[in-house]
Amino acid sequence: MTNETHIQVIDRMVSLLESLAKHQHASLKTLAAETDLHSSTAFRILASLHHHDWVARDSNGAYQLGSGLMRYASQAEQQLDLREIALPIMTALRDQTGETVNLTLRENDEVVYIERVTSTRLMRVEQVIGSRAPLHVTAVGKLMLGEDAAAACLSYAKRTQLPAYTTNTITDPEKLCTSAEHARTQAYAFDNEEAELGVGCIGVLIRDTSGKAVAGLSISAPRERRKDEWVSALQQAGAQISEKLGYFHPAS
Amino acid sequence: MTNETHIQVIDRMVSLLESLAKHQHASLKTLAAETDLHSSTAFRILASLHHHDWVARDSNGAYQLGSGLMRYASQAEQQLDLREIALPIMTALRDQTGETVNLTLRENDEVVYIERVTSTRLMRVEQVIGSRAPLHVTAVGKLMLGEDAAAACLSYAKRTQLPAYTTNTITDPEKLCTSAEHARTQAYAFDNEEAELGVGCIGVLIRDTSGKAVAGLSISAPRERRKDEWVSALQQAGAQISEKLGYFHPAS
DNA sequence: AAAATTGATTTCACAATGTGAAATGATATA
DNA sequence: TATATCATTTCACATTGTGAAATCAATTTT
Repeated sequence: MTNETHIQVIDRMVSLLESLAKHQHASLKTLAAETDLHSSTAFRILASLHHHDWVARDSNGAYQLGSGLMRYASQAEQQLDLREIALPIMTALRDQTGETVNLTLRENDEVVYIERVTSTRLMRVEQVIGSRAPLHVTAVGKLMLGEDAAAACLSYAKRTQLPAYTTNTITDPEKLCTSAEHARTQAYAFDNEEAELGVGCIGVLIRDTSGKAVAGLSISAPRERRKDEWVSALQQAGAQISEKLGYFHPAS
Repeated sequence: MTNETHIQVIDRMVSLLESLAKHQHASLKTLAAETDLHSSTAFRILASLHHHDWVARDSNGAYQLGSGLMRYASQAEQQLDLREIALPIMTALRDQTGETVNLTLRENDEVVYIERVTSTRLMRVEQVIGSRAPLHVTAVGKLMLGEDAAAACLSYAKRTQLPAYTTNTITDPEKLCTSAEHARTQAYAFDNEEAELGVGCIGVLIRDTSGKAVAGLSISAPRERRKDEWVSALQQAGAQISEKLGYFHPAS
C-alpha cells in the first residue's frame, strides 16, 4: 500500500544501526535477534558497513558504531543547527527591514542559498533555496573571498574568468581582490546590482567557535529601497548567530 | 581478490552520501552523475534513505544530509572521544598502581567494559572488552545506581532480583540502595569480592560538560593487594578525564 | 501560446543480487 | 576430551534491485 520506494537492504541496515546505537558492543547474535534478521544476513550487512567504517569492531569482535558515520553527521548537525539558530534572528531582521534575508553557505566557488525569509512587499527579491551564485557577484561571496589570502582570490579570478552578470559585475581581478580585502576590513559588503540589475544586497559573515566563517547572512532588496542603516542591524544579527554558534567577538 | 563481503546497494548508498556531504543541496542529476549511477537507481536509493530521514529534501526538491544521521553521530563521537582521552590517563594510573584499569559505560542494567589497560603482574584481573556485569556487583555500577533516585534503585533491585555472584554480593534491596547512596556521597565505591571471590575493585564516575555521569573508571586487583591510597589516585584520574570532557568540578 | 528541452519520477521485464539454510570454523564451557 | 555456542563461509535459488524506456512536471525557447 505504501507507494513509497523501499529498499530491503537499506531498511535492514538502518534497523541494525539503530540497534547498535542502543547497545554498545553488541554481539552479532544480539543484533540479529533484535532486528529479526538471519545471522548470516546481519553478518553480511554489518561486514559491508564495516568496510565503510560505519561500524567498528572491538578486540572482542563485538560491533559498535564506527567513525565513518561521524563524518556525515557532524556536517548534518552543523547545518541543521545553523538553520535552527538563524531562522528566528533572520525573521526579526526581515520584520525590521521589510526585505528578504538570506542564509548562504560557501561551496567551492559558489554560494548556496540554504535558508531565507522573504520580504512581505509586493516587489521583492526572492532567491530559490538551493540555488547558487558565483562568489564575485554577491556581497557574501566577496567577504568569503576576503577570508582567503590574496593569492587565493586571484586564483579564483583566473579559474572562473569572472563572468559578468550585469554591467556592474566586477570583472577585473585586481579590483575584485581589493574589494574583497576592503570587505574584510569593514566586516560587511555591498552588492551593487552586480548579480542582477535593480537588486542591491548587504552581506556579513557568520563564524563558529573556531572563528572560521561558516555561512553568510544577507539582505536583498530593490536597489533604491536599500538603506545604509541596515548595515549595523545586519551586523548585529550576524553577530547574534555567530555567538550562538560559540564564536566570541574579539575586542569590541 | 578482496574476499570481503560487498553489498552493492550499500556501497552505492555510501557513495551517494559521500557526494551529498560534498555538495549541499545537490540535484538528483548531479548526484547520479558523480556516483556513476543511473538516475533511477540513485533516485530509489535516495528515496529509501529519505524514509529514514538520512537525507532531507528542501523546498526545491534538492537533496541534503538529513537529521536521522545525527542520532548516531553524537553517540559514536562521544565514545571515540572518551576512549582517546581516557587511554593515556588510564595507562598512567596502571603504571602508578601496577593493576588493571577499566573504562566502562552503563547500558541499561549493566556496565559494559569498553577499554582497559592491564596489569603487568603475573596474577592479575582481566576483563574482556565488551563483556558485561550487572550494576550491583561492581563498584562503578553501584555509583551509577546512586546517580538515580532511590526509587530507581529499588526498581532495579526488583527487576533483576539481584542475583548473587559470590557470597559477598549484596542481595538485599535496602542494603544496595544505602550502599549506592553512600557511594554517591563519597564519590567512589569499593567492590569487595562481590563479583568474583578474590577480586577487589575501586570505582569512580566520569562526567561530561553537562555533569551527567557518562562512564566509569575502575581499578581491579586481587583483593589483598588493593591499597586504600589508590582511591585518591583514581579520583584524580577520573577528574582529569571528566575535565577533558568539559566537566567543571563544583567547588574544590 | 505552442514546442522543445531538461530533469524528476514511475513502470516493468529481467537477471543480477542479496537471501537463508546448512556446513564449517573458532572459542568457550562442561 | 566432548559439547555447546556463536561467528563466518558456502551455495543454490528466488527475490530484489536494476536500468531502459515511458511518463510527468517544470522551464526555456521559438
